[in-house]
Order: sequence, then structure tokens, then C-alpha cells
Amino acid sequence: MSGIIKSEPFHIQAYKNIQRRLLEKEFSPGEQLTESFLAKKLGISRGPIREAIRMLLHDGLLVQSGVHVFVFDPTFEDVIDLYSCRERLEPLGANLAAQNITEENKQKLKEIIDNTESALSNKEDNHKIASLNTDFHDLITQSSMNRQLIQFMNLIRAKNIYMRNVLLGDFTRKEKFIDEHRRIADAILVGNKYEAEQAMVDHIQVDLETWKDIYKQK
Amino acid sequence: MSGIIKSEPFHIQAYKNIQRRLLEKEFSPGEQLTESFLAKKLGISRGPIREAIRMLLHDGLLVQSGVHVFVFDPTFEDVIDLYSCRERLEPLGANLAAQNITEENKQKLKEIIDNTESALSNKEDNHKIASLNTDFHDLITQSSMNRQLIQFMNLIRAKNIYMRNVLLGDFTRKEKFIDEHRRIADAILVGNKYEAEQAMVDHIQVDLETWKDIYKQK
DNA sequence: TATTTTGTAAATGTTGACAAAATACAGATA
DNA sequence: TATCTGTATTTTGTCAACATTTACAAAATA
Repeated sequence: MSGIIKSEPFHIQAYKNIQRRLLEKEFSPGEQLTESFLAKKLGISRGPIREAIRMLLHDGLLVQSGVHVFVFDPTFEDVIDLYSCRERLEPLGANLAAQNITEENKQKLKEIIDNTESALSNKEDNHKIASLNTDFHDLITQSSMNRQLIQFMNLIRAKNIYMRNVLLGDFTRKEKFIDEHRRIADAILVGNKYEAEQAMVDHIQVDLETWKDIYKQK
Repeated sequence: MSGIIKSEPFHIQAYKNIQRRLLEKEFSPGEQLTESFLAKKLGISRGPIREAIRMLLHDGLLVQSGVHVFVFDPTFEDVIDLYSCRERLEPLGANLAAQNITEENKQKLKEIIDNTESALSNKEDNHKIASLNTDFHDLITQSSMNRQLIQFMNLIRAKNIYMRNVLLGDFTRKEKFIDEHRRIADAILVGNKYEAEQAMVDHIQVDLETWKDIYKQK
């Protein structure tokens, strides 16, 4: 019959578990993480932990110095580096999405925009709004149908979320971005790749400016 | 004192070893690779092999289907996907290199151009010329001083070399590219970031056209 | 004959034990 | 005081044994 849920292997569980703890700042940036410490904390052996650590090193959420592994301690320069890449890649995603998006994803895109607007007007919590924001960007990347780009954007997104949590904390902007999102979505929905790309460039640049503003006043 | 060479851990050795065998097409695209097969072949246990496999999965040289791992079997669509990303990222590298390159790297850049010219006029072997080509692109990326970009370009380069070996074999172009390289280098050396970026865009587009030509006639 | 069950081989998943290496620290020496 | 050096401790590196999963073939059953 059905319904038999195959549990994930431990190294995948460990990867997600540690990633979540990192995003929730349960570990301090710069802190050393040892295999045995994590193994004991998650109640499994060091083998799967090693694999999870290797994955998080690849994601850039952990960094290696010699043989030891530490929690990534981002600087504002790291934000600039990441956004330089993001500013090139994500507009490519918007461009391709305008050409390749499926009808199903068009529907989803409209829903995300609508849900975001109502969440904003209902003043729902930051977590909900941040989640919708992520969904918006993720859907566009997925709609590009470029597997290489999707892989790169996954790396960028994880690191971006982490750096935002570490460097900005709960500070965030809530009002302006919906207009920018709608401009991007409209362009994609009518298949205007140039406008979609430019709208995404503008959106990312505004986002980085907001980073700078918040970072300055801290 | 000096000269004490610390041998690398097995999983790093295994990573490089398997990567080399993949680039040399010792394994066929689409072939399944098992941990025990590789462990026996390299004469080490499965543990380090597992880690090496995970790294090669991240590089995209191996792919996972269910629990099993196979040698990446690239299509021309994969080339397009990769070049779409490369066309955005590597020109960014040239742009940044024009602003941030050190005097030391300027010297190296000139040397690479000179060596390439003499290698071409002496009709040296393809391997030597391909190596100088890689050095040229790598040096520019390094000179961007953007660590995130360097990481992405490392992924792009490995996959690019692999796909070239698999899909094009020994076919390559030898004459034209030195002029394009010199145009890029000149712009970087005088700090003209716009010209450096555009020259790199043009270079990559010509490269992709060459791919298409060679691929068509096969 | 069709279907289900059982058996078997091959692959990955997981662990704990031990080896090797790096690190921290105390005490000796200049 | 500063530095060297040996030692204890911690951490990563490596392995081999065992467990689990999967796919497929063979056998039993309806």
C-alpha cells in the first residue's frame, strides 16, 4: 500500500538540523564546531556528521581553517561580494523565467504576490513575510529552467539568509519591496525578458542599499 | 627549516585522483561508480571515498540518482546552461580585476600572454596551450579579489573542462583566441573596467559559437 | 498463468575502535 | 622575559565490521 515514509539518511538529517541551528544563530559566528560535539548533540556517530559538515562548508555557512571548522563570521565585505554575484545571476534568472515559465508557475507567481499583499496589509509577522519573499525569488529561479543557475542561486540564497540573520538581525524593510516584486512579476508574466531582468537588477540594488542603511545605523 | 611535506588526507587525494580520471575520460559518462569499486581501485577504505564522491557531486562531475552515483553525462543543453552563467560571472571578474589587480598579478598576466604567443607560434602541443588558456582565465578571476566569485568560477571551470573533453574531445581552436585574450588583458592592465568586461563577454560568446560549430560537424 | 512471497546479492548507511595529527600547556633553559 | 621542548589532551583521519535498503530472481501459491 502507500504511506510508508522512508526516513532520510542521517547525514541529510544532520545537514538540515545543523543548517537550521546556524540560521537560528544557535551557534555563534566564529565558534569552533567539532565533530564529536555535534555528534553528541544530535545523538549520532561522527560519520554522518562529517558529511553534513562538508556540505555546510560547500554552502559557505561553515569555514575551514587548517583542519578545524568554524561557524562563518561574515563581514560586510562578504555581503558586497555575494551581492555582486547575485546582481549578475538573479537577473539572468528573471530573464530566462520570462521566456520559459510554465502556466502552473505563472499561477503560483500570482498567488505569491497576492498572499504577500494581504500579509503586509494584515501586518502579519516578519517570519511569514520573509518566507513569502523567499518563495518569490525561488519560484523565479526555478522557472528559469537553467539547472546550473538554480544550483548557484541555492548557494546564494542560503548564504544571504544567514548573513541577514547575523548582520541585520530582525531589522528588515516591509513596505517598498512589494511594488518592486510586482514590477518583476508583471514583466515575467507578459514575457518581457528585458524589463524582467532590469526590474530584478533594480530590486537587488535597492535591497543592497537597504543593507547599507541598516548596517550604518547599527 | 623547511621542506617537510605534509601528505594530504586520503579524501583530498581521492578527490583529486578521481577528478583527474574523470577529466581524462577514464570513466565513461553515465557509468555507475560504487564506493567499493573506487575504494579498491585507489587502495583505501570507503570512508574517504565517500567524502570525495560528495565533493565531486558538488562539482557536478558526478550526479546522484536515488542512492546511486553516476558519471556526469553532459548534453549540449548543459553547455548552454553553464555558458549562460559563465557569460554573467566571468565578465564581472574581468570588471573587478581591472579595478583590483595587484602589480604582481599584472606581471603574471603579461607573462601568460607572452608565453601563449610563443607557444602558438612554436606550434606546441594542445595540452600546453590549453593549460595557458586556463591560467589566463584563472588569474583574472583571482585578481577580482571577490571570494564568492572565485568559488563560483572554480565550479564553472571544472565543469567546463570536463564537458569540453567529453563533448568535443581534442577538437579545439588555436588561432583566434590570443587576440581576444590580449584585448581583455590590455583593458585590465590600464584599469578600464567597462572595456575589460565587454571584451570578456565577446570572448565567451565567440567561445560558445565555436562549441556550436564543432558540435554541429560531429 | 498470474500474483505474491521469499531469498539472495550488491549497494549504501552507520558505528565504534584505533591511529595520526594538531594543539595546549607546563616546566626547563637561555 | 622569552623561547624552546616534551607531554598530555583534544581533534581529525581511517578502517573494518555490521546494519539496512534495494533490486531482482526464484519459488510458492492462488
